[in-house]
This record gives sequence, structure tokens and C-alpha cells, in this order.
Amino acid sequence: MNAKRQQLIDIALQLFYERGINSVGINEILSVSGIAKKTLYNHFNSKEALILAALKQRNDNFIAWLDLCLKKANTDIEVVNNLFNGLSAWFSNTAVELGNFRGCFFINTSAEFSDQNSKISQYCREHKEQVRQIISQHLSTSNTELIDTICLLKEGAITMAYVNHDLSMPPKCIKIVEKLL
Amino acid sequence: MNAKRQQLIDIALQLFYERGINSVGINEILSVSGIAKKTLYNHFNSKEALILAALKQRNDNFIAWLDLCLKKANTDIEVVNNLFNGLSAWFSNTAVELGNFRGCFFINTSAEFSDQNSKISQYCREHKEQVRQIISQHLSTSNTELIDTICLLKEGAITMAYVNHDLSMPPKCIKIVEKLL
DNA sequence: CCAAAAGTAGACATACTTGTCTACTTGACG
DNA sequence: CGTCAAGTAGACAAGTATGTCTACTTTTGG
Repeated sequence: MNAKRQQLIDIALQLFYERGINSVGINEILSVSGIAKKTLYNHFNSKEALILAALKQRNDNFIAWLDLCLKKANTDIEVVNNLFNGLSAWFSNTAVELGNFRGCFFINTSAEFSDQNSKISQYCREHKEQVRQIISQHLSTSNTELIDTICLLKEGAITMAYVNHDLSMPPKCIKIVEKLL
Repeated sequence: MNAKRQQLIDIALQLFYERGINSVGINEILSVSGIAKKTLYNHFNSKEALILAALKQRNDNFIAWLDLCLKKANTDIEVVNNLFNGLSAWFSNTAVELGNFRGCFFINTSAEFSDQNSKISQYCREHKEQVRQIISQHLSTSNTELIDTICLLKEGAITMAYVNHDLSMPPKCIKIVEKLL
């Protein structure tokens, strides 16, 4: 049954994102989901495989949410507005699809796994690349300098929201991009 | 003896920064340092106390390095240059005082400790506040918008260097600030 | 309707975690 | 030179981690 598999992924993602991957054990995922250990190891070879599935799930959710945000925009400046207003909504837990804000799952996961060649770290990198692609797709220009700037501001805003508890950056990001155009 | 205490802090900081706090056990710190467990628990009540001491040590190192970087500047634009050139040096392991780059120790630690009210998360926040203060001190303006922008770009550059393996952001940050002035 | 697949419960192996404690040794200093 | 703090080595307690395995039950499809 794939339902059990999906259930495991969903609960693992929620717990991993809420508390960090290394702070959540297999046994907790099992007791919360009410699924047997054998079933988990039928679907996933190891905890790492489950982590990768949870990362992929989060990536899918995030990309879908972002795409929806940016799709509504008609001009480049609207794309920028929608991106940073979207971040604001995420930070203040208004974006239901993304769950309670606890920073970027991929930044957090990179921080936990120091081996930069591990599949996990690589996947985090790929996620960031995909996000960049989505942003790029919705902009009419292929000005890489501008896209770099937007990504830079985005990462800064996420980090400051999580670490500094400063949620006020997204509007400032919009102003900065406006000035640069 | 305070020498043993300092030795424990130094080795703990190195291992914690290299591999993440939750991935490094007390026993490893002891075997690497060659210090007895009793001695560690004479100086620190718990692993958490050692973590806090390591965070403080890193904060001291980082602030000293940053202050030295910025001190050499005579104008605001030079301050900005020195800041981001300093980050470049850090990312490419040219800033010996900061060790091999593995992202920002405080961002990484925040990611590992989900409880935002814990002393550890609070200390990470305080570190970011101190860094902002240092930058602010070296600038002639007290334009908070500008300081926000610089901090935003700084956090973005650190995150992209670590997660994306993109070390090229600092020069771009300088250009962005120049355009905004 | 029955066989195969997929589920459950949970004991178990093995390894590692933090923190305590005993018994012994070393070194600094009045 | 002897006392006492500070160090060492490491066994131990109690808990947790991942992953395996047995034995049993439920679901499902031909």
C-alpha cells in the first residue's frame, strides 16, 4: 500500500521540520503515525531514505506554493512583490501549505549534515537551484544579476526571520529591488 | 586550572562547528582533548553549558575578526568593501582566525535547536545583534535602512556560500550597496 | 475463497548518549 | 614537606538510536 508510505513521509516531514532531523527518531515517527516498524523498513531502506523522501516532499510542496504565488503576477515588479509578500505570509504562518514557520527546511538540514557530498546536502543544493529556476521562469528578463540579487535578498530574509526573529525584511527587499530596476 | 577549561572550549568549538553540535558527543570531545570526564563536569554542569561556552568563544573570535576588518576602513564605502571582502576571505578559508568555512555557526546552531526560547537560540540571536552593532559602529551614517540592507545581503551571502556552494556573492553585494548609495 | 502481499506488535541486538561515581595520581603552594 | 585541590581512568546507570527478526493478522485480487 502506498497510503502508508505517504503517511510516513508526511509525518516524518512535519516532525523533521518542526524539531530538526537529528532530534527526531524513527520510533517517534512510528508511534505518532501508529505504523509498525517493519512497514517503515519495507518502504524505506534506512532513515536516510526516509529523510530524502521527506526532503522531496517538502521541495514539491514549496515549489507548488511558490509557482502559485508567482503565477498571479503579470509584470516583473509584480513577480518580485508576490515573491516577497509570499515570504511574509510564510514567516507569519499565513501560508497554510507550508506549515508553521521554522526557517528553511533545506538550510536547516544542510546545517545538520556536515558532509557536503552526502545525498542530503546535495538535495538541499538542488532545491535552491529549482527555486531559482522557478523565479527565473516567471521573470521576463534573463538578467542573471537581477536574479542573483533577488535570491540573495530571499535567503537573507529567511535567515533573519528565523534566527533574528525579524519578520520585517520582505517589504524592504521589495524596495531594494525597485531601486535597482 | 583554567587551561583545561579553555582547551575543552577550543576543541568543542572546533568539533561543533565542523560537524554540528548534535553530531558530536561529549566522549569524542574528551578523547580528542585527552581530558578526563570528571574534569569536564568540574568545569561545566552539562553539555549545554559547554555549548554556550563554545558559542561565546566563537562570538568573541568572530567579533574580533570583524572589528579588525572594518577598522581599516576610512569611509563608509570602504567599510562595506571590507565587510564583504572579509566574507569572501572567510568563505575561501583565507581568514585563518575563523577556521574552515562551514557556514555561520550561529545559523547552523539555531537550525539544530528548535526551541526558540532556549538559551542557545537566544544566544544566536544576540550574536547577530552584536554583529549588526559592530557594522553600525564603523559606519558614519545611522541610516537603519542601509544597515538593514547590508545585514540582509550578508546573511544571504553566507547562506548561499554554504548551502548553494556559490562563493561569488560578496562582490555582487558590494555592487548592490554602491548602487543604492 | 484462498493465496500472496502487506500490515501489526514488539522483543532483541548493537551501539551510542549524557552524566555520576569511585579510586587513584599529580602538582602547586604555604 | 605535607596538604589539598585538581587531575586521570574508566566502570556504570539509564536512556535512546537504528535496524532485524519472528510470529501473527488483515487486506486484496485473481
